[in-house]
Amino acid sequence: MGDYYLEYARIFKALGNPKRAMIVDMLSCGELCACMILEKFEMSQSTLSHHMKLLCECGLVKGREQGKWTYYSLNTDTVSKTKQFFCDITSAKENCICKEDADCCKGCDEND
Amino acid sequence: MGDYYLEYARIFKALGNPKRAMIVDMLSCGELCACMILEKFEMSQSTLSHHMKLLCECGLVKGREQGKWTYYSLNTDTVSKTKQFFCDITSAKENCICKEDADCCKGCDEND
DNA sequence: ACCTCAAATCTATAAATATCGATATGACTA
DNA sequence: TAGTCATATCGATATTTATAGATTTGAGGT
Repeated sequence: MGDYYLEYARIFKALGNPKRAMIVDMLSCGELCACMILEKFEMSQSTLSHHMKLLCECGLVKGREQGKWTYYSLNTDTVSKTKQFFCDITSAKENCICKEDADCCKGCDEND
Repeated sequence: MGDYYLEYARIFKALGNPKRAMIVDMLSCGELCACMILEKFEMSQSTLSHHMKLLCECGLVKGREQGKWTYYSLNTDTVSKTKQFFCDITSAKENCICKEDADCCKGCDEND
């Protein structure tokens, strides 16, 4: 399958938790201190740290350490790339698998 | 937290598996019979059925039954809506949480 | 009616994930 | 340098997910 889908899947998996999706949305207009994010959730500090780690590992979020605090912000390159996934799946492709014939049900298309 | 992020998270969770992300991509230029999809993966029929159920339940994919076969296709409304999530997080918002002050680290911003 | 076959559902299990308390790390501060 | 505080990591546990084999369902064909 290659790494192509794995890379996207990692990003989507990170967004596949409502709290993490909300965190990403919170970061949409600028960077935030971890403590600011923590204030908005009923969540332990260690749990937040775990979520932020996942968001950073998939490339969606960047962490910037400054003294005692860590500031998080979106990685706009990754956001753009991920948005592109949805553009790609709404446009027809060359060599698409849908143009092949399945062995299992030859003539499926003619049944309509 | 409301259902807003939960709804998106369900979609992202569905895409958060490389095989499901690939299936969605396969459906990008038209509908496919389940057997056609199955041919492309090393996966049991029951596992594929499980994946398709998740993709349908979150609204990304529609199933159309015709005789013995089931044809799957993308739900373009959901795809568009999800793409919008990425547009939203790349534009500043009114009343954004980033404009509030955190109690925990007053004066964070002035440290730069 | 019976058989065949595609797909869904059921059951079980191994792997992954979410969560938290406790502890460690590392930066500032008195 | 001892203490405080923000964050990360560790260890444990409950929940969720991926997967496959077995069974069921339902539509066509003979």
